[in-house]
Amino acid sequence: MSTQQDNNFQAIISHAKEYGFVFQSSEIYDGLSAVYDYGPNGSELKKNIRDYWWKSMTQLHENIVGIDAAIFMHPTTWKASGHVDNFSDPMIDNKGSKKRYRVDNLIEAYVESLRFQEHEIKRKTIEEDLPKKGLSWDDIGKAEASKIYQERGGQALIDKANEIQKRMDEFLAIDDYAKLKDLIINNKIKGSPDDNDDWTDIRQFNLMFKTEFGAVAADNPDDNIVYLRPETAQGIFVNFLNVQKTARMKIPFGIAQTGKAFRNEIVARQFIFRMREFEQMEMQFFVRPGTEGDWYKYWKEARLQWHLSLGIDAAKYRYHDHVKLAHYAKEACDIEFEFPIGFKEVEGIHSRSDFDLTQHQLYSKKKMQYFDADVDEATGKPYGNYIPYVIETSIGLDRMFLLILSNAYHEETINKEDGTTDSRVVLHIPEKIAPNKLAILPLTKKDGLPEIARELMNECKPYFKCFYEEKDAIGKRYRRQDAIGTPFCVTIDHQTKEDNTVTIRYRDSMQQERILLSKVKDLVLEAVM
RNA sequence: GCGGAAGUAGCUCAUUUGGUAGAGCGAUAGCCUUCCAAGCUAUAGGUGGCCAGUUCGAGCCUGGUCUUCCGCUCCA
Repeated sequence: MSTQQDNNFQAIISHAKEYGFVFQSSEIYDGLSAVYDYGPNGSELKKNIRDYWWKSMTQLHENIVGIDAAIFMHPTTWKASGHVDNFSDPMIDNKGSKKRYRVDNLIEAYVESLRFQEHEIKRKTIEEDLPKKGLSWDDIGKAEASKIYQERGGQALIDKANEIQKRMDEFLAIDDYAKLKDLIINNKIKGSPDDNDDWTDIRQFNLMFKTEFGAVAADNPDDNIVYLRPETAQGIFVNFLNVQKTARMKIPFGIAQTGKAFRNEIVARQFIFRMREFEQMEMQFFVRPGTEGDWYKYWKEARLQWHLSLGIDAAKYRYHDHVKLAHYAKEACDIEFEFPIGFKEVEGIHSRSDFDLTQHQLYSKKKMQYFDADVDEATGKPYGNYIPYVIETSIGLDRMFLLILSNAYHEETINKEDGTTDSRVVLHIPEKIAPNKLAILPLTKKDGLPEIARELMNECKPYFKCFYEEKDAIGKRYRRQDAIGTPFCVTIDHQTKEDNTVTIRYRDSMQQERILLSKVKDLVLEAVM
């Protein structure tokens, strides 16, 4: 990353805070790491991005419907999806060597070493000590061997090994990390010669946040645990048949959803790019097996077109096809954008096969299949029952927000008429999603100008978000609107009273022209729809 | 998680070896009535990230802690 890019990213973060787009969560308490709040302008922009996506999915595609699933889901959901098993290993760090170990691996390695020592004693006793005394295993040597073995501590070693193994299994089963740590310290267990006796506490690096569900404690504490969903997709999969039946959907069809997801990242940085609480915009598209390749191509192209429909430079986008695929995926790619911190993933398109629905069928013991009445030309019969294949498009709303902000942010130098230069900071946010569409500015506070401005305000505000301001010099007000990305400013001046015209000033070009007061609403409406 | 750097008003920064914090911009109110920010007046805003320690006395020294940034690690 170059210094230039560094500075630019810093400038964007500062700008986002200064103009009420993004604040750090709980800032007055020193903040909460990798959690952010959206301010007045930020929440508008975020909502507009979400709406634009939602409309493109559920309004412009007749075969896509939306749902809004709960964040809490039955714990078995995450066993079926594989999220429980994959990321639940307790870890510990040695402060001396700076090495990190899985606790079970560390202790097991020690137990193994004890057993190896015991084995060596046994071997030496039989192969070396007995022959020295002229004895062999098959005669009276047995008793003598047993004696030597005991003296050398063989039995003690094997007892110790078994004891540690037993206690580790016991503590792991109940997640008693304090006792596991004691086990490591008391036995002076080391993973490498560089380790010392100074260990961190044991932590479970599970990406899922846990919480307790219900007021009554179950016999097994695990029964009360629920997770904050680490992805929204499973809410769609478990509702697959509900949606298909009630909305009478026929394959191919999609289910769209936006919502919060939570991941307890070990390291979460880079502003809102990687957060512990974030929002996804997802669509799962259900298709007949065998057609997934074509649909994957379709959505890969369609999703890039959505990005480009916002008028963002195509050169800043690229695909990144996955070479190493997840176990369930047939094909996968990312749509990457050139952020100030380099090309990064903003959206993923995955061909997920029937993995998820099959898993849920397995765990829930409920059929997850669809009856396809369309006739297969090859056989002359309906396709019949099958578990559909799934193409997923998944975009991070917060990343899209950052994308818009990074793409929009410009520090511009302006050549003034008198030959001097000036500068401005402007957000070239696409009109469709700008927080405010129109700023209405009476040139002065007097002479009846505010009254005319208020009338225009009342006319426009049912249709799109407007901003009204009469304080400060007009140039200063223009700059403030530039800084929050308002595409249009209208100024009411004394001439307005004479001929009902106003000055409209365009954010991107800084050009201004006079138009009829009565045309303002339609002009803005046309641009932002 | 590890290593490095940083944290003083909303923002950018001062306060030269320890002696109870200051400016510019911004904000608010008023004046001016102005078509591309930085005219005039006034006001508000800081237990110096937080907690301890050393000291007669700490923004400054020491330790811890929180947060941010950079590099690594981890994760997808």
